[in-house]
Amino acid sequence: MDTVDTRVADPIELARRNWVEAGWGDAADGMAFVTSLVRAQQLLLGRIEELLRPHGLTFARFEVLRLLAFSRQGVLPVGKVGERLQVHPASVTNAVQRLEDAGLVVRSANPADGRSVLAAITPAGRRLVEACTELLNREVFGPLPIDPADRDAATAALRSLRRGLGD
Amino acid sequence: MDTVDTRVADPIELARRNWVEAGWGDAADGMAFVTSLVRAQQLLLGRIEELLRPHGLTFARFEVLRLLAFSRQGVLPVGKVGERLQVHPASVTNAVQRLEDAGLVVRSANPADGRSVLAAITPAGRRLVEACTELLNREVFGPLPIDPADRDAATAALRSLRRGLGD
DNA sequence: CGAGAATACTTTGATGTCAAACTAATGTCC
DNA sequence: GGACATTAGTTTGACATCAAAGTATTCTCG
Repeated sequence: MDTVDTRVADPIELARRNWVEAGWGDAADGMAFVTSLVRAQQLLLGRIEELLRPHGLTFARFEVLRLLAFSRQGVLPVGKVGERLQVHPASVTNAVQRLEDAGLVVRSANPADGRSVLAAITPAGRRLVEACTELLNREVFGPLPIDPADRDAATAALRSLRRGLGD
Repeated sequence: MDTVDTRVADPIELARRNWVEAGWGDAADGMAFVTSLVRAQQLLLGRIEELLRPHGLTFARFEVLRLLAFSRQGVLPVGKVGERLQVHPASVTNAVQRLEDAGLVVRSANPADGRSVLAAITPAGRRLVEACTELLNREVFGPLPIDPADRDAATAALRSLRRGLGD
């Protein structure tokens, strides 16, 4: 029997079918792609947050710490942080504030520009971010359940997509 | 000249280099992939929300309306909604509450199960979701700036990734 | 040099998400 | 049949994000 197996179960495939049946065939694959992206991101971020939570970090704060740890002096204007991580200034303020409360970062006025605020990672911040980076590498980034060739092809495709979206 | 062009500018490529230089080469491509995913999702969702905002919808609420409109009677238990959209029950409660406040949905007790709550799309809800779907198809899902073959390959890769992550 | 524009953040308010606790109704099992 | 587990939602609290408004500082020009 070559019947079409109807045990779809995948909500995204179901949605795609609905799109086609509604006469939106020309947008169905785009919708399926976007939905897949959203869902995969959700799963990965969920896993990451779950791993970081016991360490008192969120992914947003981890990224800030990670960026500071990579920077030459462990210090950056918070504006630069937002720029590099591509997040809203208000989000940076929020993250840095909480990191400072946790003693992982220290803020200070930028002597070179009175409008600017510098964020500096503390020794405790460095220790924590190193441990968390290794944790994420070991548990998430390294063993991603995807074929490496597919992964890299997707990364490339996403890069051009990002460009096309004005990134 | 076959010099390696250093005008990277892409924050993700910068991060990948940092990863490799730190000795995490085995996780660098996974990190780059995850980061690309997160960023692309962010850009797409941002564009979608921007388009829906004038209509008083968010993507979360749009998805609920869309699902109800596709359902046989335009009615579903809110639990089913969360299951199909794969969102937390609390998020469904929140979305349905706001949709109801906007007159796009009506809630009622499920006669078949006293614990369950039914959400039904209203005529106004149908009109709005049709208009918004066509808007998103025309502005986002249809003209996605990505090669169709790459897009579909990525969708397939993401699907297996989702499975591998327990979706 | 002084007014107005631009820049760098912070604050506030609205939204969304998830975890955990709580309520109510249904099921299961001696 | 009644105690206990399970299921369906809601509520509450902690966080994150973005838009918009507010504050302070620096830049630009006539």
